[in-house]
Amino acid sequence: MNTKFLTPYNPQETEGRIYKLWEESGFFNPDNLPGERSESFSIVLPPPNVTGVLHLGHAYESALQDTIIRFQRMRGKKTLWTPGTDSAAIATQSKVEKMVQKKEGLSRHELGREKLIEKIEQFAKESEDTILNQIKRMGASLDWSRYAYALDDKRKVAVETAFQRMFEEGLIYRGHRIVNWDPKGQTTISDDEIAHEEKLGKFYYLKYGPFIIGTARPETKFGDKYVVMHPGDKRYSQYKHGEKLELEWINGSITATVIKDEAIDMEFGTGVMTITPWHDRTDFEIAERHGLEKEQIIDKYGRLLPIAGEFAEMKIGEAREKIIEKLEKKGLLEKTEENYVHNIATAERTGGLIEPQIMEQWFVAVDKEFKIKNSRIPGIESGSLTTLKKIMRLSVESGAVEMPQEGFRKSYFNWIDNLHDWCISRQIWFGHRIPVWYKGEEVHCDSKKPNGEGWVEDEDVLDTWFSSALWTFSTLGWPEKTRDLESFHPTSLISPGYEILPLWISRMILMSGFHLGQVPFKKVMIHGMVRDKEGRKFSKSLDNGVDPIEMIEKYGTDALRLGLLVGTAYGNDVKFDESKIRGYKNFANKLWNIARFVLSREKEGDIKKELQEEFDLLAKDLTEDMESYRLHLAAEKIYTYIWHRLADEIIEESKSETKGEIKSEYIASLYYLLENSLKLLHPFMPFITEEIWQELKAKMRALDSRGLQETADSLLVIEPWPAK
RNA sequence: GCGGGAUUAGCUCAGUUGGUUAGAGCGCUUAGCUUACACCUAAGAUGCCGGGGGUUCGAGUCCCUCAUCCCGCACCA
Repeated sequence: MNTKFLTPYNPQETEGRIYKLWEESGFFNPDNLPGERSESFSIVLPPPNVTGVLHLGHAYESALQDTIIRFQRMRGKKTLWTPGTDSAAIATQSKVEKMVQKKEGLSRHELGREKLIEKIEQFAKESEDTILNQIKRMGASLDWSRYAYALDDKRKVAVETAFQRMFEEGLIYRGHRIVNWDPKGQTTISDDEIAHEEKLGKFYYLKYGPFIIGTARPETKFGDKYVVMHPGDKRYSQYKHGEKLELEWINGSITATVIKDEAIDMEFGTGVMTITPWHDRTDFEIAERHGLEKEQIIDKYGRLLPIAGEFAEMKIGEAREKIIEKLEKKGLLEKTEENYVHNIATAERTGGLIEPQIMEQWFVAVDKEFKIKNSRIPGIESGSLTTLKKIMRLSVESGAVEMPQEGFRKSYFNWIDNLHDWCISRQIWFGHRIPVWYKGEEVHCDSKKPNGEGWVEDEDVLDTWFSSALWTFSTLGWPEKTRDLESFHPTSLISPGYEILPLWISRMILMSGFHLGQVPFKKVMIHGMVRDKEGRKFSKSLDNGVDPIEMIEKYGTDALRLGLLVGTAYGNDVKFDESKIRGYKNFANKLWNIARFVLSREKEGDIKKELQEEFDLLAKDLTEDMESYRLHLAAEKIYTYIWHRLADEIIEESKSETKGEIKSEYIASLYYLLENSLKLLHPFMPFITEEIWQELKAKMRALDSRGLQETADSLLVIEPWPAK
């Protein structure tokens, strides 16, 4: 027996070597898998941000998916797990911009587009290596030969093709719409990139002619020449829609027009409001309904425009108090409510205060009808009229995309129903450039500059989720008709965290539905988030971060994986507990010692039937759990079996009265149970099981040379699963 | 406001379709270096399964209700 069994299991010595063995085998690539594999099973890894560092969330996610993919590989499926990274445009650019500002004291405009992009790419490249190596250390059996990066050449072709086809279909349009403008990042962001924070502020009641209006934002009120109330509000029935009133306002006398609209909540405040269509979505919609004028009050940097008169050029924060002072002097301030709780919208990435603005942007029309060419989505026939929203709804409703977690399915529909057109242009530089060219009034959509003089390229880049939405098929070679696409799309499973259900999952369904007439995945299994022991998110400000690599070095990858998986039902949050990881490290050592005990004897005799039957029952039960994604139960069952049945009972019974001997009738059984337990445990603890397996095989070979036992050397990775 | 989830042992959590004495890890108590393993072994303590009501032969599991907590989404001027 190998002398390494004389010391406790050493993951540090083992894991790198075993991972290399796997990589060299090529078995992570489905093309190299042995045997007849008619059925495919594929997953795409939710691509982590290139600039990120592995955190426990990634560790948990990769442990889950790796366990599933290893199980399916052993079950004889043609398994593909595709790795990739995302550029996360806004997050990455703002990070590098900060670094440049700090180091060189230059803003992005001073540095220039090309140089900034160069720096970002350099930075991205460096962090890419870090995160990929960290993912490998988790034991992830990803097919690295199919690695994709959101901004690489193949993905660029996919993005441009997708844009062009949707443009030609009229589903991508350019228009003036109210968008979420981030004055700090100098870009628009999507609704999903906004974080709402509760803040205490003041709420003012102002005299607006005969009315009292409430506002938390007096600085937007300069342009307010419409006063709106509910048509059914009896208090104001004397005022008619369209009626004009002369009244005194901030900078003198104005003419106000009465508008009646049902969007007004009669219960709120006085039931009367003035509107600022340029800087508020609800107001914008009211203005659109009645064909009202819209005026810009605040510029792109959060400063007041000349319309504000004496307040022009001021930042909104400082203007607010001054405007109130003036109103008070003029006797227009009715009262001030202190401690008013209002929700402030901030940009998740930059922390900037969102200022809605009307801007010309590119949008994906989600409610516009178009004729779908080929559809394999149940309920949508090829050649019929449909909308992107219908694709999103029917894909899930029909069960073509299974979302077995009831709660998440409901919130998916809830989200779809409230969906607006998706703004896809971003005023930053890092990302896929919008493939559109302008010449005067002419607009041309193509990746290449059109012939002729005077064409100017669109300055903006696409929302990072536009390229992410193509991920399931852009990683398989689309728009080319590849064999991969044929074999592995729709993918079998997607397993992201719940925070990107709307951002990513629904948009993949949209894109795949439009471009392929197909769903992007057959099943969605949302997993929970890893939190600290108190249930809080990991964050820099709380300084409660746990570095998975540190855990790996302390306890080994196998222990970390099991510690994250056991006791966590799919979809529930994981509260991270280091003592649990330590417990599974002890388990790894236990298994190590079982192997040591068994391997110290030569295999002989027959397998005990009742032990075999008992094990087969366990294997069957565990397989059902695996197939139903009850990984936490499967993991716990094999754990309990190995420790409390195999070690505590069967091995104890097998000990002979003679010191250091095993009853001969047990030996074959112990070999059988060890071998097959290793198989059942392998998806969860790949390293130690493979390591012991290799020893087992080496011993067999030794026997083989004496002509006593036939066997083949192989990797546990591709061993057949011990149950039907 | 709309929607989702949680409440089980001191702590962190399991408990799939309702079915015999409710489980795991860590922690705790006691005894043991027993020749695979002290990263261990053996024995043990600890639970009106949030409160109340209901369905059922039978409920931690299904229904209603109350309470507390958490999380999404939307938003009020």
